Amino acid sequence: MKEKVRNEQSDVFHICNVSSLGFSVGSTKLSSKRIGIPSVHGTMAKSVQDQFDESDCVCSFGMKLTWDINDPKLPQDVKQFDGFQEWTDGYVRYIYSGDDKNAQRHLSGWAMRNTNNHNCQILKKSCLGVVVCGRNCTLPDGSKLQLRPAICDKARQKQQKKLCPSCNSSLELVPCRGHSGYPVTNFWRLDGKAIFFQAKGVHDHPRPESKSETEARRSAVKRRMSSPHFPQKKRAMESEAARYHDSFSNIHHLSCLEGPDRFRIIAETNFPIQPQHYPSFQNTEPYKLPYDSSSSVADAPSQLQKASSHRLYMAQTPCGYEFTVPGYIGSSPYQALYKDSTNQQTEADPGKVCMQLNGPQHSVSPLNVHERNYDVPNKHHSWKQLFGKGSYSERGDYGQISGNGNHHYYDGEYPCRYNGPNTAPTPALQTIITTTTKVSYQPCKPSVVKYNDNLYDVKGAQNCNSLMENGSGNVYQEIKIPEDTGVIKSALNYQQESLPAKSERGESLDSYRYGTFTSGGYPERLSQSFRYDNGEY
DNA sequence: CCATGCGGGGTGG
DNA sequence: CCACCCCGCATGG
Repeated sequence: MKEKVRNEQSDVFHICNVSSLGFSVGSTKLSSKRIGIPSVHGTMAKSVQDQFDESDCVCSFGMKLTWDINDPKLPQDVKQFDGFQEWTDGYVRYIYSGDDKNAQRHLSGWAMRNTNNHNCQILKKSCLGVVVCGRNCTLPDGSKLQLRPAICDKARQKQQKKLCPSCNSSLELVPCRGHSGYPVTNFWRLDGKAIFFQAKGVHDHPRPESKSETEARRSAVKRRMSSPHFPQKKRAMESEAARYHDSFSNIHHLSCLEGPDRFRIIAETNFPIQPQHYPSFQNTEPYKLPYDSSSSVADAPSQLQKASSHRLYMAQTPCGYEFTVPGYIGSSPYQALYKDSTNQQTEADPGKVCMQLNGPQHSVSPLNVHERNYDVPNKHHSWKQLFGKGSYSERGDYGQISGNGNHHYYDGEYPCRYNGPNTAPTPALQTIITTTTKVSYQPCKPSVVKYNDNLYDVKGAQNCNSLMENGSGNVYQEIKIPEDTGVIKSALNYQQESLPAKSERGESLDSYRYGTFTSGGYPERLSQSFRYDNGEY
């Protein structure tokens, strides 16, 4: 019954909320469908905002405000937007401008697939993880293979049948289980002129190639294949590595063009991190400055790559990102990774200025603890991203990185997911967030509000915080503080306190170092990864 | 070919 | 009821 209707109707139908659709999103339907809820109080939002401005929170604008993707009413009249974050990780929230193309496209560096949450106003996407070599072989350049899982189910199956370009063993899809055992989820909601983004879960696997990288590589491969020199696919495969690199270079070129915004690359080093700032937990994401800020971009030299590569391997290698290696302690994982490289990246965004606690996510990670042991995620990103088409790539991470390291959080505590078997389970967190999807209101009907996750935000924001209510309260009429609260707390504590102390750390390390890992059975994957895909072949 | 979205359905807590 | 997952369908690049 509904089906038929869906396409056309949807627009109408769902429109209930639509108050504004103002912008066109990448996908038309989307825009129409998911719109925001009726806007009600513009006013309030404002006040809130003002408050925030004043405060010097270190978090992203989105994090400053207390809102949840499921709230019937999201902050209105948002004047300040966060810069697009390509590699969000952890429980973070951003508010992007409706004009941000990357946001309109609901892009992410992670391979996210659409998930039906039966809520037309909120687009939910879940992480597919990363495709790695079943033998965890090391690529010629010392990195590890970390392909971007195909979003399309069919394509993904095909992809998994391919062999590792380097050692010919079969490829393995490492699923994401960063959100209470489920894949990390990203939620997108268009409301008024803003695009609200909320992520739940901490990726427990290395980063795959970004979309732009993958695309670039593909096109490069195609070209090659078509060229007389490489008539056969096989050849192509063999030469993969080389290509892989090439493609990047190509990308590089491309990217540079986009606007200034795009890039904001910074050396991580630059970021100072202020430990204290981390408010609480989540938020942390750095926010990028509003668009206006222009970025400084630099183009990063590709050299980075090289440098970076080495480092990571074992010893340090933290798990991919997140974790900390002992040695590295002070620095955030990313940093560690990138450090040398200099490049880094993109990730670090000057703009961000803020830090994230989580370094985002990282901090959180412990929670996840899943089993695998991978390591380094992408050092490559950095450069890759930089160059990436740019469009979205660039910005992405900045924030996250910024956190860099220093924070106590990082220090060792975080296990990477891969690591060990255990490590702390941290159930609490997980639990918490899970809620996400609950939308209080259903597709078109506004109704109850839930406030779940906000709590933590608040905390994080501390200063920033709560504001909403205070001020006016109105915005959210009913706020419920669900269970989360408790949870949140725990989570927080966990992070703050427990992390450091955990004994696990040691274990984790080992595990990751040695490859222990648990469940996944994924052997350790140390080092960085290289990623290339075979997809092409 | 595939990335993306939509949404019906089924499942398990 | 909620959250998740799977699957097919459609659109668009």
